[in-house]
Parts: sequence; C-alpha cells; structure tokens
Amino acid sequence: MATREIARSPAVEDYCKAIFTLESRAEEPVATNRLAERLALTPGSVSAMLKRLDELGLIEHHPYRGVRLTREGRMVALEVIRHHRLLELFLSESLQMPWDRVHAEAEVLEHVISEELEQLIATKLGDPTIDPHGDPIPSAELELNELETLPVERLKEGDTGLFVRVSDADPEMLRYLSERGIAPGDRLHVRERQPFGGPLLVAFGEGEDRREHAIGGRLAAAMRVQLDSPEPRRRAPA
Amino acid sequence: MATREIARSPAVEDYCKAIFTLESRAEEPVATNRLAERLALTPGSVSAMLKRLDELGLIEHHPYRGVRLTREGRMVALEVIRHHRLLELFLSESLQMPWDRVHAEAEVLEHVISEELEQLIATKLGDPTIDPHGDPIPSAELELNELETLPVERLKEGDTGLFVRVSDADPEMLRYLSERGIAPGDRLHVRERQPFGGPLLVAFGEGEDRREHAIGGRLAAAMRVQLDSPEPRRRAPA
DNA sequence: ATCGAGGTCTTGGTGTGCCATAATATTTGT
DNA sequence: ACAAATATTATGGCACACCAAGACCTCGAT
Repeated sequence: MATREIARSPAVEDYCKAIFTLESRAEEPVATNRLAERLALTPGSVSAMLKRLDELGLIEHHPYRGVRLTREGRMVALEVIRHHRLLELFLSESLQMPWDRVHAEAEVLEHVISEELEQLIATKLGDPTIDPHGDPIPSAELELNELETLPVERLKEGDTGLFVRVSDADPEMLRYLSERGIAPGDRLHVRERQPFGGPLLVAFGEGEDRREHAIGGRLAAAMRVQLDSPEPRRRAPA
Repeated sequence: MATREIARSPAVEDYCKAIFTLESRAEEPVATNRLAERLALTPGSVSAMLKRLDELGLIEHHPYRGVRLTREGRMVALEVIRHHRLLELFLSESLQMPWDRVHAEAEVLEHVISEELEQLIATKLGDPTIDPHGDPIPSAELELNELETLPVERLKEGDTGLFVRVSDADPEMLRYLSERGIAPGDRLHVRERQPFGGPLLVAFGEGEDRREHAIGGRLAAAMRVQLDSPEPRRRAPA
C-alpha cells in the first residue's frame, strides 16, 4: 500500500487542493457543486473526475453525498500548497514580483517544480513558515499549522490585533491594499463599526505610520486577524 | 496576419524547439524520423502533429519531403529557448542548483513561465547572453547570435582556444566535467592528438590551475571550442 | 531505364485525460 | 409528494500519444 505516485496531473492536484481548502472551511463533506464553482468547471465534469480520484484512492466519494480527501489525497494537497506558498514568497522576495501577481504565477508553477527545486527554494528563503499573504506554509513533512483568525467583518469596536492574512485569490484586492500600505504583519485597532453591515473604521500601524481606513464588503471578509484577547466568539457577525 | 497566440501547448513548443535545433545543424529540411528520434516519439505520432503545426502556420510541411519552420515557428522556438537558457542560468546562479540538473528542470519550466517572470529573471541576472553551458541566450527581441565553434574532436595538435560550450543534454557528461573542474570559459591547448580516432590530450586552464585531460568519444563531440586562430577548416576530421 | 527491397513517411484506428452539454437520477424542502 | 436543487451518466470533442497497415521514395542490381 505504498503511496501511489502515478497520475498526478495538474488537474488531479488542483482537485485535491480545492477539496482540501473547501473541506477545512466546513465539517461536512464537500459538495460537487462547490467544487465545480471553485474550479470553474461544470458539475458534470467534476462528477466524472471525482469518480477517477476515488479509484485512485485520493478521495472517498459517496455519490450524491459529497467527497472527502483520504490521507493520501491530503498529502497531495499539502504538497501542492507548500509549492504554491513557497513560490509566492520566492517570487515576491527574491524576484520582486508585485504582491498581486505572484498568485497567478505560482498557480502554474506549483505543479511542475521538482522536489529538489522546492528544497532549494525553501533553503534559500530560510525555511519560512508563512507566505506574503500571511498564509502558513506546510513544512517539508507536510505539517500545516493554521492559526486561529477572524475575518475583519467579525471584529467589534475596540478590538485590537494583528492583521495576519488575506486571500491571495483576487489581485484587485491585493493591489488596493498595497496602494494603501496595508500588509500582513500590521497591527490594527477597530475604531468604529458602522451599523447595517456597513464598513469598519480601522487604524493600521502604530505611532507615525498609523492610518485609518474604512474596511467593508468582500474586503472585510478576506482580511483575517489574530485577536489580542483571544476571547471566544460565535459564528454569526454582530 | 497578427501573430497567432493560440494553441501553444508544451507539445507544440517542444516540436518547434526540436525542429529549430535540427534545422540549424543542416541545410536540408528536417526529416520526420530525426524529429521522432529527438523527441522520443514514434514517427506516426510526429507525422500527425506535423500536419497540425502546418495548419497552425508554424511550419511548412511537404509530405515525404521534410519540414521547415516558418518565421512564426522560429519565434516560438526562440522564445522557448530563451526561457530555457535563462532558467538554466537562474537555477544555477541564484539557487545553486548543480550544473547537471538545471537542464531537466528548465525543460519543464520553460513552457509555463509568464513573460513577466522571464523579464524579472533576465533583469535579476543582468540580461545575460550565455547560459551555464555556454549556449547563447536569445535576446528579448529574439535575436540569437551563435558563435563559430568547433567540437574538440576536430582540433589539431597545437591548437589553442576557449572552451565555450557543451551540450546540456547529458547530465553524466556534465557531472564528469565538473568533477574535473572543467567548465566553459576555460582556456585550452591541444597537446597531443592520438591516432585512429583516439582521444586528444588537452590542457585546460593556465598557470597554477593548468591540468591535462584526455578527451575522446562522445565528449569530444559535445565540447565546443572557439579557436584563437580562426583559420577556416573543412568538414571532415583530420 | 526499370524494378524491386528496404527504409522512410503517412494514414487509420485506438486509448487516455480532461473538458462540455444534455438527458437522467436522487435528494430535499415544504 | 412533488418541484427545485443537486448530482450523475451518456455522449461528444480536442490534444496527444501508440501501433499496424499501407504509401512513397531511393538505390542498387539487372
């Protein structure tokens, strides 16, 4: 029952990666339609592929019930995610590629770099643990430690914390943030929360650099924060 | 009649690249079998693909007569070769990947890097003109200037010159050379030429570093030299 | 100069991976 | 219990490879 090395096409890897991230957002098995949506494919195509992945032993597919990764499938996903995030950091750090472009480039490269190149890049970067968007990088042994974070939209007035992470998927958003000098690692402080699902007024940075910005909409959902006072919080926004 | 950007799969690019290099070794159009051999495919597969490439306007295929690149096809080839050689240099220079491994890695990466990444790499390396094996790198405008070189096997006793280039295709060979401290850029001097197609005794380097090696067989064909006295020479070996 | 023989090349039929669309099946909410 | 939402199967297409069969070319012997 050795790990099967066959049939690891870009498509297969993309499916595993997508299932992995959808799986870690919710406890239930992943639905075909969610997957189709995320991969920008038709449900029919996805259904067919799921059958194959099941036969390959990468997922467990219970028809009409959804899908879960096997241990093996999870390894594939983590491997690819490690590649992706190392590449993002590498492109941004070593080649000065702008923040908002590294994602698209890494999306392709992640499927083709050798283990040896992965290793060289990791070493060159000093075995980093987070990428430029604040996403944690799985270790060489494929251990991933996610930290507990909240999206900005769930913060309350007076909350302080560290802006740690932002989805890398939308270049527009990243450009918006970097134009305003906001980046993961910044301290933040919620000054005011407007009612009716409106934006939050948030101060970023400290001392001289301190600047206020209104954060709302999809942006407030994509930006994630590590709270100073880790007081537990329920699902629903205030 | 704008340059058609469609249908540039890795396979298509590999065909163009292979045709390009075969074409530049001989004046006649490239034969299907040569191509099949170089790409490690069956002639049948190649034949089918050549038909497609012709329809795409990348080659001119005269059935049973061989194949030539069009201007457009040549551009595709040069673009990929530029990628390949920049990547080789980058991997070797910026990431310390050993000389004999960069080729295989570049072989895959060359098809997937964006124009922007190409640009960043070129800039980082200072717009280099030769790669670590001494192969010239096409400019951003896809101009390639090959220098006149002779394989070591065609040198005569007493010849001196610069070892400028070695085929990147055989890692064994590259490892052999680097173990002995021989690399493109070394000066060389032919001490003795053994008869009956035997090896040549060649001194590399100068002063302290000077060392003699016997070079023969496929190695003597793969290593190329820029002669000090560019006295013209005929085809056949002495 | 003609006629094979043998190498070279192309064609045709297949298979695989991955996608699409359309028709069909299953589950779910009311 | 049935419409709506969700998922699956069936069928087809495209890219790209393989093998086997047949077409074409060349060259040497007559």
